[in-house]
Amino acid sequence: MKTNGVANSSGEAAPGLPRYAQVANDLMERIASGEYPLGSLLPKEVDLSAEYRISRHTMREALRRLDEAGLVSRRRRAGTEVLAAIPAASYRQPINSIDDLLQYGEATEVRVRRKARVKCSAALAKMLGCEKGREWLRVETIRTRPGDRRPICHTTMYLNAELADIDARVEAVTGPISAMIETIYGLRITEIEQSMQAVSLDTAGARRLRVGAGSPALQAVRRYYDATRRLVELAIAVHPGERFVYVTRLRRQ
Amino acid sequence: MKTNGVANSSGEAAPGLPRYAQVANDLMERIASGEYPLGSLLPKEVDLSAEYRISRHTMREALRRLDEAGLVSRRRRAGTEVLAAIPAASYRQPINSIDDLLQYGEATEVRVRRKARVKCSAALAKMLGCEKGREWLRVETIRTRPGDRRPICHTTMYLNAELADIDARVEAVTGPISAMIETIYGLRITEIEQSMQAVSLDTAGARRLRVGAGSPALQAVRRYYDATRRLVELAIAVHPGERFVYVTRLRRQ
DNA sequence: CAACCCATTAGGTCCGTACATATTAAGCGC
DNA sequence: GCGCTTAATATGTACGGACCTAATGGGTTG
Repeated sequence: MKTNGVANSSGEAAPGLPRYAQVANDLMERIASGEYPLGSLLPKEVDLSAEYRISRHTMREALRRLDEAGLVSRRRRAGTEVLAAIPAASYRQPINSIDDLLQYGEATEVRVRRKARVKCSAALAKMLGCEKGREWLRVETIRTRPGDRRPICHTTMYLNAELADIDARVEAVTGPISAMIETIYGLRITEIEQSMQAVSLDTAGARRLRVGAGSPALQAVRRYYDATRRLVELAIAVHPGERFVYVTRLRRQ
Repeated sequence: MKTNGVANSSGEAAPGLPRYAQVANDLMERIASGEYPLGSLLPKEVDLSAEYRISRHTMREALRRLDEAGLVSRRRRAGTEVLAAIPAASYRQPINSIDDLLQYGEATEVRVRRKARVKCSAALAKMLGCEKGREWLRVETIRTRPGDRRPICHTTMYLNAELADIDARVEAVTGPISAMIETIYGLRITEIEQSMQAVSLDTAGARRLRVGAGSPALQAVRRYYDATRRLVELAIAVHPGERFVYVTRLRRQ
């Protein structure tokens, strides 16, 4: 019950660590051990700080750690609830912008190749999750690296045709279309789903990317959703296998 | 210079917000406006808290917010450096385990196909980042879905041959090899780098995956590093294009 | 001029207190 | 018992002070 002088319950403390970190670690062990089961409430801050003989301030710093680790959730008056027993060894891929997702180095050039309003066929309607016959704006772009005429990407995008002036705006865009839509139309994209697959290029696709027919390509289908899970944009990007590598770097938290 | 009574520099404050949040927002605006350019240092905590007429404690809470938003970095004695001008609208892909990275549904079966100790050729040494002639354990596995004999993945792994008993252990493994290495040998993998590319299968590769020669495939090269950036494991996974889709789901934070 | 030492500095860690506020639980009238 | 009001309560916000420690930058020495 932690009535001993300065040391915490786990015998001797890690000497170098700050007090709040020691307490946080000790609490994590106690949670992992089952002393505070999932869904139960931790003692209140005042009691815990008394138990560990530290100020409430320091205890809050320790609890903040548990909170950040996702082990507990804290609500005013309600108390500190145990959410998980072990700090899920989670890796994290920091994606700070749409650019990190698309991964076209710094300087690439985009050119709009084709642009047309299309009415959904049955197949397209299924892909876009809308009813058949609904109108969308289809835009095709080619992306190249400066000084190299061979494209690194051919993208087919489907945009909501009801957005005012959208036809003209896509021409003027330099950065990602999704970012433009957010700022111009005041939408907020909250979720992106990307599925990647290796495909074999047909004759037309191969010619667009300037590679031999049947060449392997990386096809990325990206769906952009707003807060209400409405599809804002669909993009199908096709990258020649030999000129594009998709790199993910994960760091353990 | 913020000599006015209680309000902050942006005229009137957001009334409902706590003081530290108001100050954090104000600082964000000042950074965005260019008052504190990228790479410059913010005034020290004591000065800032005097400027805003708040305690250092409250100012630290505000600065903590900027830190969490990735706008500044704080180092002892060095000061608070401006890292970014705008709070990058960051998306996040929660990857909670190696399984999330590999993405083989729940139930897949692994079979070790070949296993051999190999000495690095020049090409392999470069790939593994070691000197030529160094010994590694090469393991090849085939992964299938139950009830379907056609493989969804062929993996070639290179493991440190000096790990005791490693040859026998890889046979017994059911889950990811990297997780086994962590628990058995007490290593801690802190970083994983994955690069994906579309390739065309050669005759041997096609036969292994039971598809036609020249078929497109998704090749994922994964490098597992420990805290000292030492390569622990290298895995080359090849997925048939038609039987494997790699899905990434990003949620705005 | 490099290597080393050392005082300074600015963030990091703690302490103690007080009041605010969201939420729950108790109390009350109908 | 139901709905409302009200009091109790645990976390949130904010103040103030004190000391610690890692970096830094400058000065000294070889």
